[in-house]
Amino acid sequence: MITQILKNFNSFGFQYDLLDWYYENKRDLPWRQDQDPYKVWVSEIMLQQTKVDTVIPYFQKFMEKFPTVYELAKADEQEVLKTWEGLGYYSRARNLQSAVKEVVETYDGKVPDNPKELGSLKGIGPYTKGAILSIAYDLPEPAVDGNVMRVFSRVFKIEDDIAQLKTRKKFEELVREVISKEDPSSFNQAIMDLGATICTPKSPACLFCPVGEYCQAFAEGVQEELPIKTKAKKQKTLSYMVLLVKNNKDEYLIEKRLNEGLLANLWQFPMISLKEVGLEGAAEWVQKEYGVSVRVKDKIDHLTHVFSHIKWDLSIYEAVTVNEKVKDSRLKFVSKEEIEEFPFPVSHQKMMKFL
DNA sequence: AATACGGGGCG
DNA sequence: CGCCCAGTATT
Repeated sequence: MITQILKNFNSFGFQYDLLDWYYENKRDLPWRQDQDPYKVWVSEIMLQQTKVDTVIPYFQKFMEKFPTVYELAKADEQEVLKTWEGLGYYSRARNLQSAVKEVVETYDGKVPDNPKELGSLKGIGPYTKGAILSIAYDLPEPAVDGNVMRVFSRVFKIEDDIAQLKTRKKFEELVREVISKEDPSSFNQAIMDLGATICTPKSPACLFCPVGEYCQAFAEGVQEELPIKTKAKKQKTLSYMVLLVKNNKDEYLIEKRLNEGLLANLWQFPMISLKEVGLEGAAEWVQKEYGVSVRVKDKIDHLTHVFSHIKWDLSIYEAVTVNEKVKDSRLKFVSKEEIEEFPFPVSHQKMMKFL
């Protein structure tokens, strides 16, 4: 299988030309200042499904607030989420803190340098495990992400569907064979830089590619057709009414979301599912659900928000309290200024201009 | 093997 | 509007 793919492939030449290019052209990124395993770890978690440019300011702020595993381990989860606010995939933040606590308690604050212990930490999957072991600890471990699969699917003209789990394993096998044993850290990062700047999804710059001469797809002119990836199905739409409830002290009603599932433990303005309740029953439902009597006023705005798997259709309404006895501990009345302290999803940040 | 889980940028 | 991005956990 793998041996067939590697037949006639010049691994040493490939490594040499790739690394030679990388040493001259590597991007100057905040998490590349040193090999601190904690920094590598945080950056890798943030970079999951997220562009470098998006991550940079978050990484800076995160490191100022939580410079080592010890600060993060003892931090308040809400503060961690606040630092993560807007970055998305919030379970990454919660899992990271949970794992860091384990590192402090079980490994005396030292990030494990072996696959078994590292891979057992929450939020560290096959990719992140390999990334930390190679980048921070110079071990020749594969770190196969979207970039790596794109680059190598083109280099070896591999036509397997990269959306399949087993395809990633195939690429891991492949990388184990071709990775530089002298500088696996640079090798893995070089592939990622190559994928981000030259071997891009659309219109790859093959004429500038340092390893173009090794690329089978380029040789046959089919680089644009690879990698093969089955497309995701389209999102379902969920419609909600969102209430901006103000009391007579000019405070607004906010609610903490459940500790699991979508946007877990973030805060929001009360949302009412229009599928289950309907526009007319809203006030009654709020009374029953939250124990707060409200009078719904005018509709202010309408917006949609797209997630990876669903789409929210939100109708924003102004509302006032008639009787504000809050019995539910998930609920709070807070001033416009106090709202800043709570982590909110982007969809609800968009509504704050109406407060 | 399929699905849940964010948000932004680009053509 | 669909696609892509330094993926992981759960079912």
